[in-house]
Amino acid sequence: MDGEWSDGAATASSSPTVSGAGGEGKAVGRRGVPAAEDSSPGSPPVSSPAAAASGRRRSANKRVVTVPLADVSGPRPKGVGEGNTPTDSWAWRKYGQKPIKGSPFPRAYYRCSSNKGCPARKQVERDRARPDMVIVTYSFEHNHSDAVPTRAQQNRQQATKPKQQAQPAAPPPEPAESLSSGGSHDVAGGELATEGGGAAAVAAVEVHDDFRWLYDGVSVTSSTSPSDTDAADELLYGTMFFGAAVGAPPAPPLADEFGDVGGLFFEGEGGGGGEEDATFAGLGELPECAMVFRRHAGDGLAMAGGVKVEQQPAASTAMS
DNA sequence: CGAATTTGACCTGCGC
DNA sequence: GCGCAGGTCAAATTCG
Repeated sequence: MDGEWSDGAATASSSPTVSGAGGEGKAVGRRGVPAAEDSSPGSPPVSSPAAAASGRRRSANKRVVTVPLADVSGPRPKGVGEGNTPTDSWAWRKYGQKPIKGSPFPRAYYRCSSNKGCPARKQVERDRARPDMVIVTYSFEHNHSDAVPTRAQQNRQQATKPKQQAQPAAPPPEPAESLSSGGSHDVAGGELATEGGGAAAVAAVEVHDDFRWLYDGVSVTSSTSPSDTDAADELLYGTMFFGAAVGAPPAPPLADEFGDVGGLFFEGEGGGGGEEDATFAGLGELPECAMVFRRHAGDGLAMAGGVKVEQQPAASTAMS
């Protein structure tokens, strides 16, 4: 499966790309029913390897999101959600990591831990072509409408990024609540507007952790000082708002806004602080946007925040 | 104490 | 039919 990623990567080079389904070169196996497949992450049954195996393999609905990782870099305190990769408001639990052929970077597999039985899965891989880009593949949708971070998660997040919360610009200390109250993001509800600046911000911040392993794989320049992270956070928040504020402000065409920003970012990828903003925005938003778009657009193609959302009719059709 | 993360092994699926 | 690669599960360990 080099081609598939390559393809995505190539596209991503210029801008974050979100492709729906089709991420896998091999393609969808027989499994098209996520719900059934997942015997639920937390569920006990399914112990038999065979059974489990029978249920695994490529999923039908896949959304590939390519985001710049450049800004994500930063000092990550130990214990931080190394595996926790909630690029979105959901809680993700890492259940595996594997080296990919042809790619110097490993791929991490995450499952939604916000809700037991949630089939939502996510794969995070660093773009071999562009180390500064991260490819996030989302599979299946969440069963729950809202993100329900576990206590541990909240704790982790707080502990991990205490500064971010302390930041004046930092948004709400309680992302989860914000989400709920804002009702924003509820991708499941179909309203993703993402308003939740807080949620978005959180997501962005989390992204850092998420990519921690990615950085690790490569020689990460942990030279980034804490302050850097803070700055990044601020940027993130700003961007997040900007991108996520779809419902709050005048709400301009999301695509437009993002497109503009995205272009800036990517164009100035080697530049200075500006790019950071963009990058962060993309990181935090992409994933969510992808999901949202997918829902909103249904099966069409959408572009958000400089992120291209490409949906391939593949799986859904095939499976049925 | 509980939850999450990490690593290894196994199985399935696809391609040749 | 065989081999390769990817994907998932399970157990152990560590951190909050």
